[in-house]
Amino acid sequence: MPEGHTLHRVAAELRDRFAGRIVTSSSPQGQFILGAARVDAHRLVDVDAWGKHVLVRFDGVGEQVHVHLGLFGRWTFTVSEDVVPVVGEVRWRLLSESVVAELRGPAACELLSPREVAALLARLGPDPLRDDADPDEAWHRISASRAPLATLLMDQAVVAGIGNVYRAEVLFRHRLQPDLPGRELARSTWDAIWADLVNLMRDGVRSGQIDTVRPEHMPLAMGREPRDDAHGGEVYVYRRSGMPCLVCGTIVRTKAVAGRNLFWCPQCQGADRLTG
DNA sequence: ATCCGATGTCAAT
DNA sequence: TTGACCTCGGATC
Repeated sequence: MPEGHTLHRVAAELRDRFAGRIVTSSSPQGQFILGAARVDAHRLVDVDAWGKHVLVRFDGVGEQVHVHLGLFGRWTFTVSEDVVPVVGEVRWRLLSESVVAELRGPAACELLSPREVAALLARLGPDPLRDDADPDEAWHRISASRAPLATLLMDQAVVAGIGNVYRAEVLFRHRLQPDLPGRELARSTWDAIWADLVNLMRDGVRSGQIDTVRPEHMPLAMGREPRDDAHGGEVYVYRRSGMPCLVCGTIVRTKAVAGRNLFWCPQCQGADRLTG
């Protein structure tokens, strides 16, 4: 679930349902008792997503609530008519009239002072989902780095919001060797990658899933129809190790890069230097 | 009933 | 590079 598109979606839903309203705030699970109490009975002003981080502002409260889902966290929204099974522990619950938002399993749910918010934002690279993002900032880091693209793309200080799926898929879509050093990337290729990320991630916000296989790329020769993967939309390589590449039929490979499983097609993505 | 992996990140080594 | 942390659901016994 949680790459940048998920969090922008969450921010939009929180904004739509709660902005401008007085909310009841609590921490049933207990780990956010003080923070939840601090904003309880205040008016929720607005919600912002920056990469994978969500910040919630309240009227008359100097701090903002910072939420990061990590790998496991999730938000659920329910209205009073909904019948929803009780699952797990709720770190933070927001209630306004008939709407309830519940946060479970986040890596972070905390109050941040304005100074801390500024520090958080300062260490994030441009977010393809924000209109104010400047892809040049990412380019400066990439073009100065010997690190492999597959590592750079996962670095939130380079580009904020990319996760393991977008990383693998965007490398495939641009036929790039995952271990190509950043400094060897052509500027024109970076521009194309950025433009692609903007489109793919906006699409992800719209649909709520990551879907990177476009009809014009579907190889008719494979005789396959697009189908939903267990983890969401149709993808070229993510979690498809051992299966034939949708474009050329070569077996998709996997290897841990930057602590996560990277998936790539050794044929489509250039000379196979990533053999380890 | 139990195991294991997961669209994440940080600190410690 | 590894371990720790957050939690759930699907696979496996």
